[in-house]
Amino acid sequence: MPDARLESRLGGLPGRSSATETGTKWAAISAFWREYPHLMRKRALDALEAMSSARPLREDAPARAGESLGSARAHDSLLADLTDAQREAVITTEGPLLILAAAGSGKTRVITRRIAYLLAQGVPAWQILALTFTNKAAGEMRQRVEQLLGEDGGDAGAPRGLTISTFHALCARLLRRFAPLMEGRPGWSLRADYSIYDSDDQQSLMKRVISEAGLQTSNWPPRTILAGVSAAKNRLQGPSDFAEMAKQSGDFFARTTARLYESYEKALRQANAVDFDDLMLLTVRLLRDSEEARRQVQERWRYLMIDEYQDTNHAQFVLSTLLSVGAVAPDGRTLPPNICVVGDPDQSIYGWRGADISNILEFEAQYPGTKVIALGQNFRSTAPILAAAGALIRHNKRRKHKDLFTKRPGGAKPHVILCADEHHEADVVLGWLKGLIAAPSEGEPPPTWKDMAVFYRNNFLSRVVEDALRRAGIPYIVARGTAFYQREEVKDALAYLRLIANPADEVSLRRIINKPARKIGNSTIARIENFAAAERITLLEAMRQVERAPGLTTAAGSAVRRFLSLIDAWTGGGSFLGQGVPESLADLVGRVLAESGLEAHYKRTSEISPGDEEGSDKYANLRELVSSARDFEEEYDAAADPAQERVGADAAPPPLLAMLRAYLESVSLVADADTIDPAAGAVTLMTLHAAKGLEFGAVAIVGLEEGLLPGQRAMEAQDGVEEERRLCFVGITRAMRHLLITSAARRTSRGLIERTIPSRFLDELPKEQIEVVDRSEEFGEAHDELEASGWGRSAADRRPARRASNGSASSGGSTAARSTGKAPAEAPFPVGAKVRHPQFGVGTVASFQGRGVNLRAVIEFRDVGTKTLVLQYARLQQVE
DNA sequence: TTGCGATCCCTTTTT
DNA sequence: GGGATCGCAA
Repeated sequence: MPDARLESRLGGLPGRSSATETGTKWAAISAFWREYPHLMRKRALDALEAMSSARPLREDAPARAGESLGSARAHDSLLADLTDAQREAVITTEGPLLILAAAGSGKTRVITRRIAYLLAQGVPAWQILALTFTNKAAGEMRQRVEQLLGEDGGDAGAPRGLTISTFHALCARLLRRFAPLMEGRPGWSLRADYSIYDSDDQQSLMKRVISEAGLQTSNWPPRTILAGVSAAKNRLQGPSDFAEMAKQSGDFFARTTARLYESYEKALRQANAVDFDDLMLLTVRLLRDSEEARRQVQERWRYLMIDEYQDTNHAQFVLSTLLSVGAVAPDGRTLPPNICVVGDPDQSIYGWRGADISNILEFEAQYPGTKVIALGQNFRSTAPILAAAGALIRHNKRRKHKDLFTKRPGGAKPHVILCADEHHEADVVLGWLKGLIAAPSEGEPPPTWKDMAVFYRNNFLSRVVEDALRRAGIPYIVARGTAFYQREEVKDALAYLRLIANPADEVSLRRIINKPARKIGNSTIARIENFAAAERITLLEAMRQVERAPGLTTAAGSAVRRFLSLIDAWTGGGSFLGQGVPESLADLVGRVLAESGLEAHYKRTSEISPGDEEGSDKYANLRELVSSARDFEEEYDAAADPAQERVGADAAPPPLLAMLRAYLESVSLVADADTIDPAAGAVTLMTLHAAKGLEFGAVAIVGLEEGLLPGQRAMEAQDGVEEERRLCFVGITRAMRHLLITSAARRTSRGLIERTIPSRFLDELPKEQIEVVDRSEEFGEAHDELEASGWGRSAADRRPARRASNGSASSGGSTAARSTGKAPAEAPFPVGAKVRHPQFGVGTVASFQGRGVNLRAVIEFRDVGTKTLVLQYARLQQVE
């Protein structure tokens, strides 16, 4: 420990954040404790006292910080190459611990060492629970722990019983295991064979719910409703709580959402399915309501660690309180829980998804006696890059101030290049990447493609960059949208499997009932549906009684029966026993693919359009699914399957069915981010969100423009810009040695060329630490010509005055999103004008909103009421 | 019932 | 520019 400099221990309580938010948070917490007094721990005073005695209160507790240092050789190697602060974080094993781990401060290293240290202290592996947000993070953590243990000459390989899992996977397991305990409770209808719906499934379900409620999906977009539902679930609000809230606010939209939430929930339960948010919400309910489940969970896990704590939402916060109950000391006192959270408020970028940054800002207040350790030394980036990141993030108001620092001198200045348009921008990025390869800096390892990444705010920005890279023959991978298990053909196959595992799963049934086409068309389905509704039976059950359904032709009836016999052949009529039933999972998957006709269907479509790479991939993907099932089968350990440890009275499911359920669960919880593979020999393209937790030698961030970064919607939300700034900060701090930031003066969006305003974040970078080059005039002529040739409107119409392009004014200027009583200059007609819409008829223009291509008119139609229309699309005609 | 083409509407970020 | 939906023809 050569460096005596202490960077740890931010003393005292965090600066007060907004008083109201703190207030509601506390109200929620105290209401929670009031409701569940049996969970009540000895509160602040007791806890503080216990902490201040600063020695183990339990016989078997590991020694506290410092006392046993150096006593065991294993510890030396675990602690050797750590800073003082890092070491402190590793050896503080007891009580609540908050580790503020700045970007690049060796967070993962600390967590994995801490787990290894706990094990070395003799803590049984099964008492340790580490939670992450992605499978990838969990996998890496496990791997690195195994590595550490291997090096130490201990038993190599995974310590049995150590739980490192994502929140979602943990909840899925707990629900599957403990669902039988909840059977028969009012309002609980989930069985252990439930399906997990991803966002596609959610949407198709919500679509149906909306139309069954007699509403138009055009007026009530499923996405928007689902966002409201998701937010409610993240706050642990059920349909009735939400309805109550909506009633009080008197908001029509909220009231309708509440109604749809209730029906959606009913439909989910009918399908014996849960969505992602339910996993958390229902687990909280389970642990609150079932004493038995709670006892088992709390007796097992004694050391809880949570990674990326700044991204937890309210449900996850409550879940963590339920999982982390302090042990009882020999003298009968309750000890503070051993909960260790790691995070960085400056990297909180999931507020829009319900992440509650106050969970980390107020951790100390929530857990009295918390020890706080700040890791501020950065081991990743060069000084100029850190300076840029630090200068940017200092513009955030709501923030615990802390500066990143590095001990390594030198490094190239980050480049900022202003480009003419997005094609120019892509060329600039391309040239920069090539330049790094061609002329590597001295004293650095020569960079390769895999050390480089391009980040952007929105997925659609990747296209132009992709095109440029492809043309230049540079290998690249896009970490994007469609993970393997989300692809159309794979989801089709999984839908068959899910139907087998959970016959109530209507979303899956509807997906594949006529795919590939087997003459069960919409009218047939509608008739069966009516029959099912009348008889109050599931869709599948209605199909089984198809001869009783009215109005069906014999041809339709036999098509339905053929479908059913297909399913029954795979499952042995549901028993999974007897002749002809597949013996292995891979066997089952293979037969489903072949006999359903899916395989032939996709093989055929790939032969029809052989030029289509996507098409021919689909068949290969289906084959790939079979081998994924085989892999799963080999690794599957029935004894370790939580669903196999029966806690209720039910008989165990047939082994194949149990394995199938476990398989489906595992594939449902795979996310896009998990597929990112920095080891591939290619430039990585990804969103800024996906970049969190990664690092690259060289990073380019494109599209630094108002409306893009910060994004339009974020700018309208409260504290939205601060989150966007953090997002930008995350991007910058991924870069180890080289950083390029670009913006384009013009950008084509929705087929229209638009002038842009450089992002305010560019102004916030430290001028003397970066190199700015303005190349936005290059190629200007060519594009002006193009621009002038296109559209019916005059050039002036399409050019909203560019506000102080370089400027100081960018912060104060009012963005024109608000509705105005006056018509903007580019509006084709004045307020009060009479217009005709092809569909809505005649109306009067009340006001305008937005500008440029987003210029919208609020029009009071004579017949259909008030509508807000985007002028560019509305095809309005002025009438005299 | 199926499949294709015209047409409408729109663009965050993801477990 | 593109994805989803709808209507129409076979």
